[in-house]
Amino acid sequence: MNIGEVADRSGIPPKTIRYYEDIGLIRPQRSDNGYRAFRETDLHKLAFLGRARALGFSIEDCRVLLSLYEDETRESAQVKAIAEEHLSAIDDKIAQLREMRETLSHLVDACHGDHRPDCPILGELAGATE
Amino acid sequence: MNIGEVADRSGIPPKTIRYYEDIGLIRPQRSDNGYRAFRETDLHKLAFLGRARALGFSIEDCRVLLSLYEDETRESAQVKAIAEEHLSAIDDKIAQLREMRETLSHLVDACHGDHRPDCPILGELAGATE
DNA sequence: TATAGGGCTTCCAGTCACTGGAAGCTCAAG
DNA sequence: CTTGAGCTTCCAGTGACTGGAAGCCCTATA
Repeated sequence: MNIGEVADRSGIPPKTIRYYEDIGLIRPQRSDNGYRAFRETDLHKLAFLGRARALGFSIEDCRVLLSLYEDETRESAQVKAIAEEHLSAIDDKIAQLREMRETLSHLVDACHGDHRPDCPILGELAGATE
Repeated sequence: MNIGEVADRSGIPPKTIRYYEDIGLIRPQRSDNGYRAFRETDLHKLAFLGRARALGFSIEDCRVLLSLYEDETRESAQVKAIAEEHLSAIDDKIAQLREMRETLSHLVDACHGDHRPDCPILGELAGATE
């Protein structure tokens, strides 16, 4: 398989696939003409990476997850630990975004949004609250 | 005021303040010795930037917000539009994170997390779902 | 057989918002 | 006069790609 077909079948753009090879996540073979020659296992790995990235795992997490996936002697506790850590990071991010959302939505509601210059959003940013 | 004092009083690190000058968000004067000489208005702007960034506004949003703040003829509708767009971007991000969270927490719950190798998290990443 | 096109290759640069570090100047205290 | 903190500039790195340029390869058609 050439990179185009793999990109279509995995949903990962060619640029990203080359990048993943650069950083050592996959190691496709090469044809005589210099083209990357992907096997089914490469495609499988890329799909794995796509799903892991879609769940928000970092590239470094993905690297470890892939190696665990290929390691017959892994312990599921190792996988779970990574996932739990990531889950708590997601929770932190959600909490932070919710706080922003809260403040911002109050300000947006308070702003009449017309042709006049006075604006509680700018007021808050300028430090009106204290 | 030198940069250290401004950093302390605004809560923004010196490196970041220099960066903000680099990209034209602030324009502190210079003393004869080459040190940046900050006035109260510079401090004020930096505090403004700090609050805007804490609400998640991008640097480019901040640039526009600052210019609106300094523009006596602004219309509050302009500010509100920026804030509303940002709010909806935050909502999108929250929704995306919640989806990740949902999937991931189910998987974490399903994983027994012991010494055995079989793991539904890896199973899902490998494409077991369909 | 020439050529046109699309796909493939590498390499460099840019994104966003900083952050770290090195080399060197300035200033106040002892 | 030295020490050390604080300031300066400049360069490089972060994460995870993404865009673009220059150039090779392959296939199909005229």
